[in-house]
Amino acid sequence: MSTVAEIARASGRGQETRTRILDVAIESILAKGFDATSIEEIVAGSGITRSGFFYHFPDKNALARALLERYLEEDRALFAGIFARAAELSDDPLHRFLIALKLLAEVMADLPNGHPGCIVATVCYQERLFDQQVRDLNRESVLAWRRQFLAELTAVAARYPPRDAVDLAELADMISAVIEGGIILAKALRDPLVLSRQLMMQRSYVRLLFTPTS
Amino acid sequence: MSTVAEIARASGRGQETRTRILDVAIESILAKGFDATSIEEIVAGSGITRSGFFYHFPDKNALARALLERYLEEDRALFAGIFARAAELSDDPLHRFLIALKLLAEVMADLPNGHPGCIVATVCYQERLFDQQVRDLNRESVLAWRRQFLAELTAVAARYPPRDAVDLAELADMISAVIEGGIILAKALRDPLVLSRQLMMQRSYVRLLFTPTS
DNA sequence: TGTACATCAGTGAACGCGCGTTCACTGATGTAC
DNA sequence: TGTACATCAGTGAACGCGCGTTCACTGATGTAC
Repeated sequence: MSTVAEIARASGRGQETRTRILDVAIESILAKGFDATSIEEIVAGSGITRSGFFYHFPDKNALARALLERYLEEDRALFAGIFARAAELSDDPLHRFLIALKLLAEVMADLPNGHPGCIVATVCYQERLFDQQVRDLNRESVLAWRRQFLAELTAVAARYPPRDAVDLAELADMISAVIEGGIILAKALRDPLVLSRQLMMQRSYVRLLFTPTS
Repeated sequence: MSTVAEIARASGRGQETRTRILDVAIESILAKGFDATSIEEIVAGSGITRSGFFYHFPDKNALARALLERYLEEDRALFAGIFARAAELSDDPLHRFLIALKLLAEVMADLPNGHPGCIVATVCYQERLFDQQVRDLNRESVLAWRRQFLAELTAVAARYPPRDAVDLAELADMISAVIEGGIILAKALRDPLVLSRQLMMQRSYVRLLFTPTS
């Protein structure tokens, strides 16, 4: 797959412009929606012309696809980093999970203007604007979160029998749900800290669920 | 406030048309976003002309305001109905709350095509499109949910001391967060039942949190 | 080392289309005397 | 009961504007011989 041309491309001036386009686009799309974000304003913010945009993307839907792909990878890296750090701090799977949730809450609390929003939610609430490929990528994002959380939770449940008969995949999804919901509440209430507080509530549930009755 | 003219208006042909406009608009806005939903398609679906729309609403933002106001009221009525029904079924505040969450999960599971989406989330993810009045209404919606859940949870906590030091307002918000997040996951995964399952997870947390260790 | 050619990363002008909004108007219904 | 007038619930045509996309083009950089 990585031909000489592609490697040259991936490190050249073109790639920088492409990244700038994605950065400008995502900020506007999360605040106004996909349709209301015009190519004109994206290129104005990126320092190129309208036709420069079409050199990088065949059409507007391709931009959405690129945005999702980048987000999917960044997100995976964020969670992987947090679980790796948590693994350094404890050998116990439950403690590790609780540490990870705390770290995640701290990351979310440290975002200067609050969480800017999640592309997955944006795609869900404008799904008719996107082609099947984008919708499939969106689904894949949520399944990736599930896999990541489920792997950790399986280790927890293996050592600590849960005090309630819950499906671990649904519990894994609940982390995603609380994050998505927390972002919305934080935005609506204009209180960025709501998100990290909700993550700490989720942490309380995981702790109660797996901590043995002494 | 209710003059003769207003009463006549509220029951006449105009009110019917207005309701039809709101019905058509919300469906499209939840699936495509506010900007991508054109007045042309709204009036086509409502059986009137473009200028007929402007007889009912001074501009497009007024439509958003009307949509939010209606949603706010419908939502309040739904929750009030569920808590009233739960109160018929049990005298105990904890059991009542658990019954209410179960009833809510059932309502969500019975929606034929899954939950169509929440306007509050739509406004959050397109906030730059709306005026201050709409954004304030959006905030008010979330605060209304908080008040409703908090009133019930306060009664629960008064009888059953929580097993973890949680802020009851944050726990009330968690119900909203899980609903909002559950809607997003259900949409992304194209599995309508995800929402009701997430509500049952939330129910499990409330139960664990308040049930005394026997 | 010099020259020819190819590729990269764009530019600038033009396109047709659909958008939100305005405005002068109209038929049906309701109200006053 | 009849007539005049007001209000309700719209219609139809027109407006200027910004949108996504296309296309022929161009200067700078890279590669082959």
